[in-house]
Amino acid sequence: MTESTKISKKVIERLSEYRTALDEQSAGEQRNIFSHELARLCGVTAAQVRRDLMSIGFSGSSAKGYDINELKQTVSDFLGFGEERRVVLVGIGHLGRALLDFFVNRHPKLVVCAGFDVNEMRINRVIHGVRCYAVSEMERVVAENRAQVGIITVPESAAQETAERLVEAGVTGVLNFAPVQLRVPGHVFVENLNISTVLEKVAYFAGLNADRERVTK
Amino acid sequence: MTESTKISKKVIERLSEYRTALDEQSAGEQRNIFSHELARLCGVTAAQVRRDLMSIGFSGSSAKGYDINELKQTVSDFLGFGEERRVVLVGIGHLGRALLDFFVNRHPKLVVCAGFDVNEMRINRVIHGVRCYAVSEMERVVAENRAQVGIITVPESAAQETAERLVEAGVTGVLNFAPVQLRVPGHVFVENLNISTVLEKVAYFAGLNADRERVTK
DNA sequence: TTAACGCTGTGAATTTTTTCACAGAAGTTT
DNA sequence: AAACTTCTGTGAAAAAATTCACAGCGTTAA
Repeated sequence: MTESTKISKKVIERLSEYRTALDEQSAGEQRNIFSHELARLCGVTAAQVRRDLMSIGFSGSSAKGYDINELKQTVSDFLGFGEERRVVLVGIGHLGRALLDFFVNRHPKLVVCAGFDVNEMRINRVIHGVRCYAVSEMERVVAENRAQVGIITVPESAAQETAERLVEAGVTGVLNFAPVQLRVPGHVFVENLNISTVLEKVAYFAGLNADRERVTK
Repeated sequence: MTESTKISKKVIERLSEYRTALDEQSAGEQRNIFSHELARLCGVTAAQVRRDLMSIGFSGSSAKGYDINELKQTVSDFLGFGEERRVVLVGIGHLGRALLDFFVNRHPKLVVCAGFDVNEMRINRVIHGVRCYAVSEMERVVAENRAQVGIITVPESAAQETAERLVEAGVTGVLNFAPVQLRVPGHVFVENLNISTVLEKVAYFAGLNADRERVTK
């Protein structure tokens, strides 16, 4: 960590997508990939791929493009997959369970190590392979597991308190599905993912497109 | 639709968030809101709020700020909530069901009108209030409902075909949870929401923050 | 009536992100 | 071994997004 010109959220997102795309490709026989090929796989431009890889100091060859394995390794290392990251999930409703199902054994380096809920029915059980606890045990379990990341899928009214307790217990990154703006200390990264907002956006542009179709037809 | 200087995705997202925030507030007695108040609720700057509202031609008063009801109405209209939008969901696995649960009766103007799956166990049932069909009926049901929006929660391998069939049936906006880049005609809006990518991003910044903490301590 | 206040609306400046465009590298063909 | 081709890496340009900063307005206070 000698000198790291800060990398933006957008670049991190795309790096993650490059890695995913390569993983999916990797069954193939191809050993190298050109910027425009990777770009097409991820729906971005070739220049963007080159610039992103440049920003993490990865180089290819002008004749063969990028070495796929090397690239996957470099991106993985950059994203911090050298060591396992521990994630906890608070709120084991439908969405929470879907996320558990989604992540468990899907990602080698992001392991969901515990779930929490207030509902008696959900605690002291193993759901999709993840042990679930009462929220009252949050501080202890999070700290014991040294979890850095928390996923919040509790109702809106409980989100702020949940965030505070997670942070108190040592979490430095939160993925928040509740439609509230969490107030957290400056050293904590929060990403809000409001599914309603996303769907409203899609609906908006779907509407525009439908209108345009109707007009041009 | 006389002259609409195109509004960006980002602005649409924020407008949606403003509306959500106001809905949550609206139980309160407050009739007006200042840009800095709304900004704080949504985690953006006051100037940003003002600029966004300017871009849809909404005006407030310098002394009282924005009229909450008027603003909600204007944003809703702008986002196209004048009439109900119909949404279908393809892939009724854990995530699909969670989304059904999430949307049904939550959003007055975005109504999920049908679900589709290949699994016999899931078809011809009503799940979270939504009727589920075999994918073979997709074209018919989508067209009959005039659904404009499709949510794809099928496995990656089926995503492209699903998208094509949705588009064929008349969908002009797709929310895609599968980690593939869908190829669709230009008049179709696609939003990819790769939950792994989002979590990897959070983990990355959580890691940075944790490191920083460790250093400064 | 006048002064003072705190806000909006918005040009202009700034910052961030993306794209352009091309020199130079590495291979291939003739 | 020279001419071609097609790529990468990257300054520089362009475009997009955000923030600054302030004139001017409506309100309240004196």
